[in-house]
Parts: sequence; C-alpha cells; structure tokens
Amino acid sequence: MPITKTSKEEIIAEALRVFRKKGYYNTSMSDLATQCGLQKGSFYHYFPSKEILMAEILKNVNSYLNTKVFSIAFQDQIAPKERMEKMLIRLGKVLLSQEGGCIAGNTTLETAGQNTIFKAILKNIFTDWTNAMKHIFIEVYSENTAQRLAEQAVMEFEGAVMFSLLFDSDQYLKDVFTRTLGKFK
Amino acid sequence: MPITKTSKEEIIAEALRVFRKKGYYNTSMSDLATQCGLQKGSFYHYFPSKEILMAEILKNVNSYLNTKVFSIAFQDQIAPKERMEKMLIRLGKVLLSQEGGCIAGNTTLETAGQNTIFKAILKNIFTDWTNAMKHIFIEVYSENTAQRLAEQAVMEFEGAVMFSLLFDSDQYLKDVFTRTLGKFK
DNA sequence: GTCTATATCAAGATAGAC
DNA sequence: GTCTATCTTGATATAGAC
Repeated sequence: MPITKTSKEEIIAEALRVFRKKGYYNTSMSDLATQCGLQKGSFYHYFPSKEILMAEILKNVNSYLNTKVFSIAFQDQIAPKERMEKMLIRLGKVLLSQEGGCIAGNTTLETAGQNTIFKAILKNIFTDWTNAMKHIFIEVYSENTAQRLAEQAVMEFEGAVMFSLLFDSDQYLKDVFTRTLGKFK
Repeated sequence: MPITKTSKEEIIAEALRVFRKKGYYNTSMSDLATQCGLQKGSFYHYFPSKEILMAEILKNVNSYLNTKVFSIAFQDQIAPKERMEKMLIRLGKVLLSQEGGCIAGNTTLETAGQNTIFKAILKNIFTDWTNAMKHIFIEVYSENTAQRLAEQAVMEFEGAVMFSLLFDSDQYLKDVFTRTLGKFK
C-alpha cells in the first residue's frame, strides 16, 4: 500500500475544528478542503458527501469521549469525588477554551430537528455522557437522584458552554465544575 | 396610507418560526417568503437582507421577553416563589413544545462566534433573563448567591431545551422548573 | 492521491412591470 | 405592494488528466 499523504483521521480532526467553529451549514466543502491543504476535488476522494463526513466526525467524537473521558467514571477503585474531578478535568480540556465550544451541543441545536442520522449519534453521545456521570453519582445517591443529578450536570454544562461562547469567559464552565463536585462531600 | 396586506410584524412572527425550526444558515429567503405567502422578490420589499431580518427578529424577541415575561420578576407585591412560578409558566409557553426550541439559544450556538450584530442582541437577551431571575432570588439569597443561582437557572434551561429537542420530551424542561422553584421554601 | 475543469443547482439580492 | 425575470455568486458534487 502506498503511503497516503493525508489520512482520513487527519481530515476528521481538521474538519471537526472547522465545523465546531463555523457550524454545519455555514461550513463549505471548500472551507474544509482549504483547512486540510487540499483542493475541493481532492477532498471528495476521502468523503463522498458533507453529511457523511459530519456523521463520521460525530461517531468519532462519541468513541473518543467513551474511551478517553467517560471511561474514567468506571474506574471504580478511585473514590467518587476524585473520579468525578478527574473526569471533569479531562472534559474541561475537550470543552474549555476550545474554539467554538462543544460540537455535540452546537450540532444538536443546529441540525437535530432535521437530520435523523446526526440526531441518532448525538443521542448516543449525550446518553453515554449522562450514564457516565450517573455511574459516579449512584455511589452516593439513589438511582433516581443519580439519574437526575447526571442529567442536570450535563444540561448545565451545555448551558455553560453557551454562556462561555456568548460572554467570552470560561468562568461559567468552571462554576459548573465546582457545583458538580460540590454534590460530593 | 394605504392598507398593507402583509405587515412587517406578521413577517417577523412567521420568520421567527422558520428560523427557530430550521436555523439561520439553513433557512433561505425563499423558505421565508413561501411561509409568508409571498414571492421572493416581494419579500425584499420588507427587509433588505436576511441578516437585517434576523437582527430585527432577535430585537423583537428581546423586547417581547422584557415586557411580557421578565417584567413579571419585578412585580414586587407578589411573593418571590409565586412570582418565580408565574414567570416560569409564562416562559414555558415560549419555550416548551415550541417547534425548534429557543431561538436565542439556537442562534447563539449557530452564529454568535461569527456575527457580532446577533451576538450583541443575544447578550442582551440572556443578560435581561439572568437579571430577572436574580431580582427574585435576591429577596431570599445574598447578592452573589442570587447572581449565581440566576445564571445557573438560565444555563440549565438552555441545556434542558437542548435535551428536550434531542430526546423529544418536555420532561427535562419541567424538571428544571421544579428545581428552580425548589430554591424557594 | 491530487489536481484542474466543469456540471448543476440554489442561494442572496436587484430591476422593473403591473 | 406584489409579481416575474434575471443577475451574480457560491455551493455540492463529478469527470478525467496526471
């Protein structure tokens, strides 16, 4: 097999940045190609359509979060509070000061009402996220309470990302971190 | 002055619905014209550009919320909890089961990083919203706590709208209502 | 695997008749 | 105030040379 100058993974990483910053509809294939140092025509060698590219990106985000971030929630040998803190710190690196905020939240509000493919993957992302939080909360709270605390935390995170983007401050996100950790003694 | 068959206000109301459901970039002037029962050419008689139309819509939302919803927070003769409840019910009618969720949240995530005109108006909307909530909280909590509770509530609302859209359920929003009212004895 | 060239279509916006 | 017609641009996507 010949060495490929540009890999699918590199394109996915670059395209993710552009989509996160500019949004799905406002990003053109030309934008993406340019960002990858390719001509528009070359770009189609890797992905047959913008929709399929975005779907792959979202699936990629889903598995990245599962393996690199949410998996921390299941390291049961670590105490709940420390485990939550560890996960939040990792999560912060993915959300905090990322240009454009959270691709999952952005794409949900921009496309979830219209694109069933994206919607299915986004549901997975947020469900996995909620379940990870719940798995930690459940060690200190009842099943129902843990579920609601987890949902509440994720929703607050997304709201905080929105505020952070709008008011150009990371403080809102940091406050949510503090509040979430405050749920543990 | 001759009677106008279509008024600017009617267009703003219709366009708001379309933008909320389809998003800013994914909505075409043709979509908007059709929804208003006009030809594309006729539509430009009322608004010179899509951007200016959206800006007017957001300003309209801002003043609507201020006069019809957030003003409730300042009806100081009503007890804090009841006042909050009254405002939340009104807010629910604007956010709950509205096709497309919250135009302010949607437009923030879709455009706030790129369009300074929209961003300025959106900041006003969320600041006014936060201040209204704070005005009620401050009767029961300290200045700082009231500020953070207000921000937290608004952020949770926006996160809940996102979940409601994604999982096709109003429950998340209702839970936030309950939690917010729970802050009062 | 990358390029240039191009087909096709829809978008934002304008002109001018009625 | 509404219409039809049109201009111009930029979008997605494809074809085929290198």
